[in-house]
Amino acid sequence: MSYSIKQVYQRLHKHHGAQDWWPGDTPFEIMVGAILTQNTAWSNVEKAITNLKASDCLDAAAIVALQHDELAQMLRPSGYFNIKSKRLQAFCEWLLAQGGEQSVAEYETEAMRQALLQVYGVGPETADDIVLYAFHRPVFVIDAYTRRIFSRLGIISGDESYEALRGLFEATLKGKAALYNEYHALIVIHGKEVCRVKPQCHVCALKDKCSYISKP
DNA sequence: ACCCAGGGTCATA
DNA sequence: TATGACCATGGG
Repeated sequence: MSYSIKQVYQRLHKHHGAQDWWPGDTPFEIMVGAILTQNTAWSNVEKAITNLKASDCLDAAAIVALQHDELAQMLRPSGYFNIKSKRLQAFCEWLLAQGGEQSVAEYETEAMRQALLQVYGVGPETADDIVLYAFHRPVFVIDAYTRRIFSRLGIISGDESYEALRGLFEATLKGKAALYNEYHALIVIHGKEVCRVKPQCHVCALKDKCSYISKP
């Protein structure tokens, strides 16, 4: 007998505590982080954001004004720096064209997602990171950890579409933004601290023996 | 020395 | 629509 989606949340929260995500002081920093962390360890993203801050460039207008190569060098530690330089500038161009964060905040949630998905370099997960963590809207973010954990728990097959999984989690939890915020954060923290660092973690592999999830 | 990270785009069939 | 190549640094 495996745990339900709700029960997994209870256990993650009990063992890891409140995460109070996303790391970042401002909505804009959160959005930048969402793009830079694509398929990249967060520790590397922090170095790139530090570079941007040091050059006083953590600002849409400043980023757009930079030369591509100049920005790429600041993003270097976060990997894929040429592509991310292009993506980050495309995103900042879009943000400025929208009229800034305040204007984006006027979108209804689904319209906001769709608008973000049109931006070069912004896919479903990045869009939902922004919608949830920068704008506090109730969308459940699906990432590789989510697929890994819940497929190993036997709750999903793992090859469902992004939208199918988002629909499943949102329909099951019927939660508010604060719950989705916390749950996704817990999944990532658990994935980082347990699933990868401790390969013997049994949330994923041996369910009933995981010291973080399965023991009461 | 190898593996893979809090993905997304693009070309090809 | 469904795969595969590609992007690239840094920590384990």
